[in-house]
Amino acid sequence: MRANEKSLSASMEDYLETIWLIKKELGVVRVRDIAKARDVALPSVNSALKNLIRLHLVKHDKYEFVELTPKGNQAAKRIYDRHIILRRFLKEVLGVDKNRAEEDACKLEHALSSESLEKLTKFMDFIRTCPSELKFTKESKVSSEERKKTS
Amino acid sequence: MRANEKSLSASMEDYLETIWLIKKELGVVRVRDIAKARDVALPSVNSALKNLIRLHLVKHDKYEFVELTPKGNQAAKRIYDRHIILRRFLKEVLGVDKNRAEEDACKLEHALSSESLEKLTKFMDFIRTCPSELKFTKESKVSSEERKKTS
DNA sequence: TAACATTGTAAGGTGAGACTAACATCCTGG
DNA sequence: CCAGGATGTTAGTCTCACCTTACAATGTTA
Repeated sequence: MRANEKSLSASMEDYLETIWLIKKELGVVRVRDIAKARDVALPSVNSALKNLIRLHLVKHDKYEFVELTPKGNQAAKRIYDRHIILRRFLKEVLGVDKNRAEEDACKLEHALSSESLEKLTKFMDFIRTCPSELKFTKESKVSSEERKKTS
Repeated sequence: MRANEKSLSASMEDYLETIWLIKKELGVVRVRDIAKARDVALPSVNSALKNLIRLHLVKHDKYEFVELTPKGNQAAKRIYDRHIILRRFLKEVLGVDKNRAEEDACKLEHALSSESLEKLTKFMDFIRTCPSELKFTKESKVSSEERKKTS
């Protein structure tokens, strides 16, 4: 049952997540919005949708808005939560630059097992409850002074 | 110059890392060893090698041992170091199971920017210098009692 | 030294996920 | 209503990273 979700490729996970975000922000989801958000050509979205439809994760009638099924919605939300935790970890604990944290979270979110995610989530809760001892982020930010651009 | 390295696919990074490990463990590297280590067919290794040769990362004459070039050696080492840090983080900080940590590190190592890696490395040093406050790993292990299998 | 197993290579195919070019539909202004 | 731009779809191609099948080289041993 739950195996369906595990078999989602990184690309398909990204599409799901994107659709979820657009739905949240704009209320409706058009093919063009997905293409723009993911910076791919329109036909790429089309074939991705075929995939997701086959997996019963989205609904889409020709020339209509894209909709997430309840199952798709749940899967997308889970991926997004994962993204948020990772981004927070990178930013708040490691002190990684905002944009870089966003970028890395995008890639990492597909590579982390749910066990590790669970542990990371607990770790983030732990950090929140006793932040006083964690001066690390500050130290890290100091070190960023001597960072040089990768031209 | 440094762009070469960035453009390596996850797959090619894995091959490089594998070659490096075999070299370290066995002294010499045969096509068959690589195939076995990565659990792929022999011809897959062959075409991967063509790629890496084109990128001047390995040397390989027909029917001979595979060798890393200095550049390839450096790249491989860097990937492996990244692997080690991630595995340590997962195991020592998050308290993730040994095997799972190994598995996740394999995937994550391709997704982390060098900035984030650098920060993570510093974080791990930080942890090492003041481990007394970090009881998290223990707590996490306690919480694993109530973990349920995803059947 | 000839037969055989082991190891390596070549040729060609598959599926995912992207692309372009061309066509279809929708919508809005004149 | 119909012309044209915006949007969506189809068809076909490309690359990557894998595969299988078949062939080639190597090297041991009878």
